[in-house]
Amino acid sequence: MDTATRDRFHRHARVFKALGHGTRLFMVRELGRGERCVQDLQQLVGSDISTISKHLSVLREAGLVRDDRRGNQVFYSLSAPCVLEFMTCVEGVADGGAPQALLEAPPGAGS
Amino acid sequence: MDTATRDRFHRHARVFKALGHGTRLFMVRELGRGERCVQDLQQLVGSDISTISKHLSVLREAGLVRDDRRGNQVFYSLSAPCVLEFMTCVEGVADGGAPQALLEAPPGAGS
DNA sequence: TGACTATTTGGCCAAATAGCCAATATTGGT
DNA sequence: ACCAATATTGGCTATTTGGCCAAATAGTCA
Repeated sequence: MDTATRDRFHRHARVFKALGHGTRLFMVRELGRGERCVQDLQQLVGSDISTISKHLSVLREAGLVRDDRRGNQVFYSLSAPCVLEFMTCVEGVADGGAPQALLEAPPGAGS
Repeated sequence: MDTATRDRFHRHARVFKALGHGTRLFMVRELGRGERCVQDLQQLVGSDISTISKHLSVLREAGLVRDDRRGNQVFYSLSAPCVLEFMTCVEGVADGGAPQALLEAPPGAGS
């Protein structure tokens, strides 16, 4: 694997890595319902607000969310709603066995 | 966030976490083209074969790949091809983060 | 059985991550 | 200017991760 390819995959992997934490995944889900400010998320999650802020910066640097300061609060929203679509797939994978529905079509089934 | 919810999100996050490494992402991509044995992947990636094996076990435990021993080699294949579908989305996020990137082909996004 | 190949596992260490508290912005109100 | 409210950053520690080497396991073939 050459350097350029490795860099490219590592760059793309950063997005998955950002989603690879329960709290961040929860926040992305929540942001999928609409924008939220930091303390909204803090109350929902329950961790220290600095922890929430750091998680949000991970998501922002991965390009998954955008921030918008209004007054003395910062509202976050999902910048790539497409991530919500594959949550379903991932939940199937995580909950075991379910992804069969997504495997190669069994004989006689449409694509 | 109650314990059950936290557990659920952390369980789902494990799948993303498994994809959150350049080498593993590369291997998933490669497995998307067909099954490969460990040494095939080792040659493609270039790391130590024990490192490859450990990456594969991460993917297997996440439910993303399955292994099939035939003779003295073990063939891995993608058990959830749906992950390939959102690679496009993620590449768009990583390469600019604009939602528009998902509607029109981003420049230089050859597969 | 033993030699050989393919893969996995354990040990070890460097680097990255997550979480909390404290300190520092940044904004709004008085 | 000062203070309160919101959010971010720095510092610190505990835990996890990634990679290599070496050792162990699984299977084939003679």
